[in-house]
Amino acid sequence: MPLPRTFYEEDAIVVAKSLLGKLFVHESESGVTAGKVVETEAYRGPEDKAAHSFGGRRTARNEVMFGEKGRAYVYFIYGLYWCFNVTAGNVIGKPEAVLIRALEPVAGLELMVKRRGDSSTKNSSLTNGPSKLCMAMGISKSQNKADVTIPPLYFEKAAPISEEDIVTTKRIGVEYAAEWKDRLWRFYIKGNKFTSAK
DNA sequence: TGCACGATTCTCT
DNA sequence: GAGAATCGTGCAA
Repeated sequence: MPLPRTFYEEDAIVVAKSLLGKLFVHESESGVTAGKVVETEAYRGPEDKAAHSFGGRRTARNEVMFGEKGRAYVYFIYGLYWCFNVTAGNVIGKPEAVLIRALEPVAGLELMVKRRGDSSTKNSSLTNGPSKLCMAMGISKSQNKADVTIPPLYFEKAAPISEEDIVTTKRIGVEYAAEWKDRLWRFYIKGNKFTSAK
């Protein structure tokens, strides 16, 4: 059972923590891939300078964050990579999102390796980064705005991770965000080998 | 119309 | 630990 839309209609920080341990599934034409969510980050616009929606800035790219919760926000970065987010928030029209930073591969390993490219792709480095997991899961612009409460792209229900197994820390790659860079809005599962390196 | 830059990753050193 | 790859996007002009 995919998680219902109400799951995403909470504060982005709550959703980010709740998503840990859930199964992220993509039923693509070339096969099914799935991974357990082991690392997330919350982005809370418009007050969060690290978010694309800072200041309530609404553009063609981030428009999906202003709409329904539980939709995919996929964006292109550095001219090479994709990052996958889920829109969230307890206020309709408030642009918040949760960035999925790392997965633990569960299904479709062979396909993941194939998508990531043949060379030096070990299990532990297959999906331990926001752009790596997009490659492994076959996510790109065509998945932008997809409804993640229904197949083919969705989060599967799973038992919640206990509070003591969740590590809370600073976000990554947002050094430019002044006072917001130190916000403890990154969450990962304690001791999991598949979280991103940094 | 032009231009600077990024919620990253990989490859050296 | 540093630097390159690489281009869509956002904003100034």
